Amino acid sequence: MNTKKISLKDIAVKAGVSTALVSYVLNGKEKESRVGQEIAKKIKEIASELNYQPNHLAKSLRSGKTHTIGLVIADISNPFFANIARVVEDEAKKSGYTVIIGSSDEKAEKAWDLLNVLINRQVDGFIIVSSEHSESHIRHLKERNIPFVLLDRHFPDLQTDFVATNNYKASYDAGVHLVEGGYEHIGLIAYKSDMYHMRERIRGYRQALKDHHFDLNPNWLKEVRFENIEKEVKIAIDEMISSKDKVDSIIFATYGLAINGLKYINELKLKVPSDLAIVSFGQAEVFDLYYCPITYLKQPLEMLGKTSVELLLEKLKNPDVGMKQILMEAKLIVRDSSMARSLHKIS
Amino acid sequence: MNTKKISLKDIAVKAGVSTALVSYVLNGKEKESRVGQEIAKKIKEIASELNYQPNHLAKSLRSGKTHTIGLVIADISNPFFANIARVVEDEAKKSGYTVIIGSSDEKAEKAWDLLNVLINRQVDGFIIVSSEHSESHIRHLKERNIPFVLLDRHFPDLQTDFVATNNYKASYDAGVHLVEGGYEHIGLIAYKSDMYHMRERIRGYRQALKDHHFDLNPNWLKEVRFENIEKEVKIAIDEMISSKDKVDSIIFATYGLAINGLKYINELKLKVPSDLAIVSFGQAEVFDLYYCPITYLKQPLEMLGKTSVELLLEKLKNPDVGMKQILMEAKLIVRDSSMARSLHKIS
DNA sequence: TTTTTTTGTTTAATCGATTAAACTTACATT
DNA sequence: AATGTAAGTTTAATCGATTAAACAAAAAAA
Repeated sequence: MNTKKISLKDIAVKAGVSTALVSYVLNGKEKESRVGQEIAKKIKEIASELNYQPNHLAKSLRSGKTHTIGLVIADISNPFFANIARVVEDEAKKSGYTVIIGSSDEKAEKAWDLLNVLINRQVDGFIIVSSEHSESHIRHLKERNIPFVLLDRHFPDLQTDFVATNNYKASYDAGVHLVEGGYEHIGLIAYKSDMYHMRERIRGYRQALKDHHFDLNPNWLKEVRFENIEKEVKIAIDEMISSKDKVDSIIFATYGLAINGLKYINELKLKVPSDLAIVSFGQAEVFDLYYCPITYLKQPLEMLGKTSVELLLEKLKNPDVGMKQILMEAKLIVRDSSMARSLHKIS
Repeated sequence: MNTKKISLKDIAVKAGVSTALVSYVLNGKEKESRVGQEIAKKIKEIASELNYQPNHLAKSLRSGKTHTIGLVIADISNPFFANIARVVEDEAKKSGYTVIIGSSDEKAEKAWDLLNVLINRQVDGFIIVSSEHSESHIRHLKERNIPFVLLDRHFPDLQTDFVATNNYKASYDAGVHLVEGGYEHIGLIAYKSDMYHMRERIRGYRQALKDHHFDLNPNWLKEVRFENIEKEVKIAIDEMISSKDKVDSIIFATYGLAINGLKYINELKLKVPSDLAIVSFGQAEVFDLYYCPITYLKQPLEMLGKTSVELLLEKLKNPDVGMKQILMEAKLIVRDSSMARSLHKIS
């Protein structure tokens, strides 16, 4: 079983020339390097006959470019990130880039470890969905001149390239939508986090209520910890529906919060939307299949992924290109879960 | 901004020794190579002072090992594969391996391209969820002595390592469960495919009916094409419920089929389980959140992923280790969607 | 004192590909 | 005939790390 890989040298020997010629020919530099016609032809023939495949490691070591990009996300088993990852993979492949994906579990330390592993593997650049408390790490990348683009989340105090959703606007839209549907006690369940994207979602919600002259009942805004999501979502909902000013609708600030929330709402046998209207961030099959299809904010996943790759590749090609900061709009997909109150069936 | 990477040579120069010594010390070979005590200490200090990070490319080129494994799956945005990918990533990381994931979209040609890209990038081995018509490619890998483990799907005619679910048994269990629940017209919607795992799911279903002396009504077994899943699932369901021997229950052979099927069942306003009982392969949040929680076959994702990594790494360490073929059992998680007929509420 | 052994360190080849520079011929120009 | 130019090819350094082999100096054995 001939298992040895074919190298440039093997071809060179077989053709009776030096490896230099082979390299020139196989890289299409026959013209500039004035390689003889017949010899070029011969080399090509031998190469395809032996099914030569260049060794990327050697190429990369020499060139300093691996044509690999690192994608750091929170968790590949979360559909939001899985979808993004797929888009990034496809888009990168179009330009001959390979993607290495790593999950950080929203932990700054894990993310940092990941970045370092990937840096040692000489990835050319990063697309990063950053975690809380990782601002200093991002700053560090910047100082080291390692090319990266932040995706979905960014740090307002840090001048970096990024591609993200306009979370303020999205959340504002959700709030206004519920107000216009006649809901008056609108709650928001978000993560307890200093991350800008989360603060923006909260800010949008607040502004929507303010603009419609609603009081900001502090009991309607719940922030739960990622690490203890299951329990704390339950507590949040319990508190929201048990006070005298109980909510008639809830906005979930992420897909994960919605899943947990809906499970509990099912347990409580609350009916959507008559007992509780729902709007959620994220998109997923669950929202279609729920007995009462869920109104959600559809983020422009394809565009987010695609654009982040484009930005990064542009930066890799020309490191001095200006900084780009791109905000995209989410789209509110209205379904029955936030049906206008006037349309509720009287039970 | 000093952006240059630190190399062995930089340390050597600073310490006033050759690169060989530095290499020995930093690889813990000071003893075997009898490096002087003080010089060893000095080298270590300088290395950590300069925050030296070895260049993996160079290491790999020299050693012929990249500590990278390629994971070829159908689609990372499918939760089944996303979950597997996560397990594989974590398990590989424990042993210092990095995973490169690629999606084949169930297309043999895409999978083949992927394999070749990854081979050129010198991955040490593969974990592969193979596609239809890719048997020849797998055979080719085998002939080239490229280490791999098949995951979730395998080819009975091909002697290879694999880790998979006992699909026959899983499907059989699902069938028996419905029979015992008093269902008499049990349908199966599967993919039209020659893949062994799919044939096994069909065989299990058939055997379950046979063993309980049911006729195999050909109208109850539908095979739909992956490329046209949405339409053909609808047609399949239409046909199954419109004949005079209409089905009272359906087994979906994959998660994707179930999603499409349930959407249509909702459209038709059929009630689960009174109009139609449901059992599905796969696991996902949807099944919990559906108004009538769905009975499903829970595949041992963690074990599948973990074991496939273990097998592969074992093979990488010792290429002459014997072939391993591992079948794991799926577990039927019973929920309301397949409630015994005797318990249905009379409407 | 001479020889052998031990200890400590350097040299140089290697992995596979790239590429500037050097080197041969052959051909053209004066 | 002498010189210049173009065409075609090879040499050798390089990327960064590893490691067998060579080497030198000091210590031990004869």
